[in-house]
Amino acid sequence: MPTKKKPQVTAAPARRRELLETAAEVFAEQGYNATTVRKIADHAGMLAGSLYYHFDSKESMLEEILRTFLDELWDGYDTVLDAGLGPRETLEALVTESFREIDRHRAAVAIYQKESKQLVAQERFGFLAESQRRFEKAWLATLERGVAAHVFRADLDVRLTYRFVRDTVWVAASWYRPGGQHSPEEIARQYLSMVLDGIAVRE
Amino acid sequence: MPTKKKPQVTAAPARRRELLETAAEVFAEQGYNATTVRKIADHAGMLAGSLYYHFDSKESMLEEILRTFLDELWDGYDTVLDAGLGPRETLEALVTESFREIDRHRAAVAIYQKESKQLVAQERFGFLAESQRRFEKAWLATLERGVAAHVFRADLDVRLTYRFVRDTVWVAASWYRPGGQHSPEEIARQYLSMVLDGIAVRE
DNA sequence: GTCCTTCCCTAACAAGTGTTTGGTAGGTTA
DNA sequence: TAACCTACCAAACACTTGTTAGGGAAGGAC
Repeated sequence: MPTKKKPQVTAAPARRRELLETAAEVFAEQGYNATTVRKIADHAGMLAGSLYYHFDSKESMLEEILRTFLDELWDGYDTVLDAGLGPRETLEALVTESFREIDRHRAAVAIYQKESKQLVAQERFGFLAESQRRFEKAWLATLERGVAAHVFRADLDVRLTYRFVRDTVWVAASWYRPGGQHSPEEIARQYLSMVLDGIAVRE
Repeated sequence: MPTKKKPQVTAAPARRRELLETAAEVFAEQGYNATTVRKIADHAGMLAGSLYYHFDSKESMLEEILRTFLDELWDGYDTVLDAGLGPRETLEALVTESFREIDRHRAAVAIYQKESKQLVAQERFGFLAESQRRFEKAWLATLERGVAAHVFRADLDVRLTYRFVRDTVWVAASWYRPGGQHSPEEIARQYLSMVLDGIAVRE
């Protein structure tokens, strides 16, 4: 007889999703290391040991949360990147898409922001490093394309500009609350206005 | 006989500073919760228990690190704010000063960025909340002064602009490495150029 | 009815946590 | 020489941590 079939390997059932969502919420709020499995179980209305019927470790919960988020993120990004837009339109679309992802995966983004730096060292989370490389590549290519086409300034350090744009977008997850007065698209519009045209008055 | 005099209450001796610096380094790299006192002791070349000759808890190390950083930060900020500069010059000076602080207190800034959100809830770290209020007040006042003087755009949400400027500056601590190819002043110059004038080419 | 699966509980485990206590080598002071 | 202080070590403490093993209630399948 083969080893007992565990629910972990099957396609994610509904209960599993619920638990991952509450876990992501607690991870985002308290930090991964400060979050005990007992706290997660509390929020889910069950006991710590019961979580291990659905998942085989605390770390695997974290992995699945981040994997799910990154998969959906790249779905959106690839659609934009394959659309054949100009550099400026690509940048606008990427930023807007990013704010939509923050809206949809607020908790996962917050976790990613806080923990990814320490996680990439582990081979289990190697997919984070790969995602970061693709991310940087896509952004740098867009920026360089824009500089070549004379739509982005040529006097700026491209790598610095990349970090600037990347950070300004994603740190928004630390204060963004879904259902607030600004929609993701509205925030994206204002952010793009600042990034592209600056906050100073033109003469 | 009174209680035994402990070195914690006296003015900080040299050894104490060294230990706080290594502790800050480890906190910044691994995160506060993931950092054990044994790891700190390892980096300092001593045993875990020996740390308690200098400090009375792990938390008090964290508190002193953040207090020292914020004290020096506000020294610099107050100098700028009391100089009677115009809004644009004030913004430029604040940003430049911020990058200098990142250069000087890289570890403390990284810790602050990662942990402050969870720490402000504890009354022990109430000074963080007070600092944040002063920070927001100073920045909002500068921005509003600039809008009134027609040097900053009036069509932007001031609160959003504040978060934008604040975040873009401080997240730099996550990738900045002292002794790199860019000085703090050079980074500040390029950041200010992007924030004030945008990255798009003007027509 | 009986069997089986799903989902959770009870109770414990070993490892790691921050912290304390008592001791001690080496230098300084009297 | 004797007393004392500084800065550390050695060994343990109580507690929390992630995780596991066995059991059991509910409900559908046969």
